[in-house]
Amino acid sequence: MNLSSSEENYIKTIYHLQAHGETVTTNALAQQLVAKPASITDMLKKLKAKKLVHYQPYRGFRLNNEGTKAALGIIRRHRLWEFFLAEKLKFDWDEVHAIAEELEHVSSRKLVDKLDAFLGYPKFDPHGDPIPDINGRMENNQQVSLADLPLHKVATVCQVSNQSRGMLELLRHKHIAIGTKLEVKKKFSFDQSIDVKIRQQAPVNISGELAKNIFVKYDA
Amino acid sequence: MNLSSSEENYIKTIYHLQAHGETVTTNALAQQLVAKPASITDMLKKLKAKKLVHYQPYRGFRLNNEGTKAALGIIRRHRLWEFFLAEKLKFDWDEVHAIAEELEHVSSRKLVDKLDAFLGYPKFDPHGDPIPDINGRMENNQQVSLADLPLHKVATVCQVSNQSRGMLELLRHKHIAIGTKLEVKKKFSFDQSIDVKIRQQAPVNISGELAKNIFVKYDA
DNA sequence: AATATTTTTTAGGTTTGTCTAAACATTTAT
DNA sequence: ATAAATGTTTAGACAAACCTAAAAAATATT
Repeated sequence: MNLSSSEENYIKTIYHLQAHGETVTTNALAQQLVAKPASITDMLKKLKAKKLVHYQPYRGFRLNNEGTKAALGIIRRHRLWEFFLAEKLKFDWDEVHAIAEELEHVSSRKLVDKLDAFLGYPKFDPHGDPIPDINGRMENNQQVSLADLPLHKVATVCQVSNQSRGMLELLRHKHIAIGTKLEVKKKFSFDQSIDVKIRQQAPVNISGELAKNIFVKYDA
Repeated sequence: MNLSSSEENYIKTIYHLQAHGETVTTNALAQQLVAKPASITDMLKKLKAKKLVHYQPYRGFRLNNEGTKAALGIIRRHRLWEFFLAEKLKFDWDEVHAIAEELEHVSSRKLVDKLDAFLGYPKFDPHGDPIPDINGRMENNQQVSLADLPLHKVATVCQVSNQSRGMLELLRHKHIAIGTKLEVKKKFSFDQSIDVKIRQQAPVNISGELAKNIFVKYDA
């Protein structure tokens, strides 16, 4: 199936909007794509004709199997390029999204697969989102060291790799335990220490040494 | 100046067609772009309005300063991506062009410059064509070993790096001298030997050992 | 120089993806 | 249960980039 950039953007956006199971509405998609509802209706007719969405007028829509497969292909390209930009070209993690928006529409299958191999088959992009593999499969959440948790991603502590008295004491003192939800608010490159928000409290500073030994999972 | 992919293709193609100084004709451009002459006229009016070409109806056209600058930017992107595809992703040299045609239209200036740095500021693409630098400057031709001359590129012998009796005898026997124009017709990976066409004659086989010691310059 | 041929342009049409304004469905509130 | 509000679709228009067919200009031929 050969899709225009515009069609790809619709499909990708529908995929994200329906992530939690509901059907997507015309207005929601219009808002997300910064377009008028009338344009959404037009495009949905086209996508329905191409058998990529299930769509009943006035009743909302969702991707069918084909559509989901297409969406995963687009997301795969997007996230592989993001990884490339951050890892190889040294872009900051917050700059990669906009450029990947353009690169994702270059559709050579062979290009994407060779890029994947070149990058070493990464499983997660720089924002911590999972990268679909060649068959569209991806992990649903990742366990990373708190030191590698991107800014503003909510995650849950799931493991500590050092069980020394000192470490556990420190954790207790900072009110961190398995199951604690947290979010990195700031990273200080000078000493790798980070400011972490835990529940509603004011951010707590954690040394790089400690962060490396705390493992978290991204929230669903 | 923000250009559409289509406008970029026109500008790039005009640049190549006018490489030897003449003005370009509607028909020539139509043939090159596989489009109808009427479409060319339409687009040229747009490019004239954007002050990228000098164009008089019925009189042909050429890029002005602005247009040339734009063309060099596009060619820079194209050739850097070609280099990336061949060098990093291990594409064959004959596959890179088609994919670079798509990638070249991703226009982030920062992306191109970071890609350039990542690749080590290469001066020539896998076809031996020079890559414009960040200011649009490029070398005009490259001296390479005949062993590295891509297939079907016409080049002129400019140097031999080994002046032994045996080598010169061999060259004379094969009618090769400084200034001889030649073209590689076939490469045999088994022994690195190559078939070379010299003038109108049937191809001559040259050993890898000999080819390494013959240096050529791409023809303008 | 006049005519034939070729090249280029103009005029009007098509498709894709967008828009506005009006009509129609659905949901919410009285 | 009906009216008001909200959400969605239809109808018609527009710009970009192409097309075909016809007209106009330039070039070539006799």
